[in-house]
Amino acid sequence: MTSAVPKSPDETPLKRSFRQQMHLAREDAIVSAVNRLLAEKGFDAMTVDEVAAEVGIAKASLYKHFPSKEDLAAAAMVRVMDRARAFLDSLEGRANQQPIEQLRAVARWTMEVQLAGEMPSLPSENSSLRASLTTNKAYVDGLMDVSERLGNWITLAQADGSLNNTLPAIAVLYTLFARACDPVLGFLKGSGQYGNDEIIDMVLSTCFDGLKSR
Amino acid sequence: MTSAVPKSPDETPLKRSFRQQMHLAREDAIVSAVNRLLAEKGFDAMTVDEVAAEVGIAKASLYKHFPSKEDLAAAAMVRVMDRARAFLDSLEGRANQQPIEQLRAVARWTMEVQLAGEMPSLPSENSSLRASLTTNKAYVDGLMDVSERLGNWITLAQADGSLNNTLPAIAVLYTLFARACDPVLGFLKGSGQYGNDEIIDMVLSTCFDGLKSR
DNA sequence: GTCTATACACAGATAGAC
DNA sequence: GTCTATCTGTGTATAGAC
Repeated sequence: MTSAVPKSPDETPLKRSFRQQMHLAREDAIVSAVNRLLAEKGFDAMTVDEVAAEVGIAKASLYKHFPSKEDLAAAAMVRVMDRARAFLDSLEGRANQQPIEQLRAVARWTMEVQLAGEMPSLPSENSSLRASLTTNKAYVDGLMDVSERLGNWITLAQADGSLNNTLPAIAVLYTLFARACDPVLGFLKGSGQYGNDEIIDMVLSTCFDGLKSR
Repeated sequence: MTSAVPKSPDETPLKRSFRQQMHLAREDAIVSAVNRLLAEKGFDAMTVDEVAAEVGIAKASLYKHFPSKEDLAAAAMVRVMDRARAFLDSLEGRANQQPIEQLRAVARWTMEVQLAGEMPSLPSENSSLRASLTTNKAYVDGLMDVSERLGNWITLAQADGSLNNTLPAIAVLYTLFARACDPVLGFLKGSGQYGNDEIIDMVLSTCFDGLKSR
């Protein structure tokens, strides 16, 4: 997590940069493993030993990079949040899209991530991890950014009449967030009757069109 | 969990029945505590020590009633399943109800239970508890019964045109089940802006009517 | 069946050599 | 920074007296 200035003559800037890259690459591998395990079994069931084994380093080495298990999980959450923001960037790059379609695209993306086994799942409620996350500036800032950008689209979609405007914007926002951990995806996948695209289309339909006939 | 036939003359049937009632009452208190803790913090975070403390007995005594932590959780799951079946009984007692309204009533009930802090939450996926539950006949039978009865209403509602009939029945079923652990309820509750009835109405609306305008 | 005390296992975190 | 080895706490489960 920290780097010192080169002290000896033979430590050229190039060499130092190389070491930094190795360091970042390793941390990236760690976060990837954490992300995968967090998606697979959740925070409580994930053990630091597993993470170390999957990365292929000793547990003590992990603790040189991240001071606690909570920080490991937080790093994974920050990274998925960054991925979400990058996706929002790409969406905003497309011209002439209806706000409701942007929201639909975001919901689809979160489900694709979950079905790919890359959506880290948090403990439902009060937990040591929750407390740790709320004091993590990178995470909170990312969450705020995503919420604001989605909030804008929600407001626009309610103004143009495509989105139910009797619903508070915050309820819509939370409903979209909840798709990221919707157990229906896993249930349908477990039934073995449908492919990923079919599953996502069904859940998107129930989410935006509702269970009742149109 | 087991009872022997009275062996001595002074153990009258009345006395034995009294002891049995005490036994059942204690087990009921245990299951209640497990149910509450399971709803509050989930299976992994719940400890057997907490359960014993809440019931007011020693941990070893707990293990005389239930052989493992998994069995404790299973008992709570069976009981909530029985409550659900009793609710379905009461619904079927009402005459002239539209199938879609019956389904809506079931969804409302599950949300009320969750907001009351009485809905035990299972570990998301592969877990020791899942394996234990699938071998628990009382639980599996209850789940089957509930699924079949809901399936009937779903079929009826799709036939009378009130429920979207382009959706597989199993997708509707899973969507309704998922409302029992929908995190949106907790999110909205945490915002402090809405009462329980408002929250349930909002989530019911998004579930049946969808996010899009009607 | 209830208790106290304890065995056993495992997970998070650290010490200290290299 | 990486390793091996270890400390420490905690949680499930059990032994054995009453």
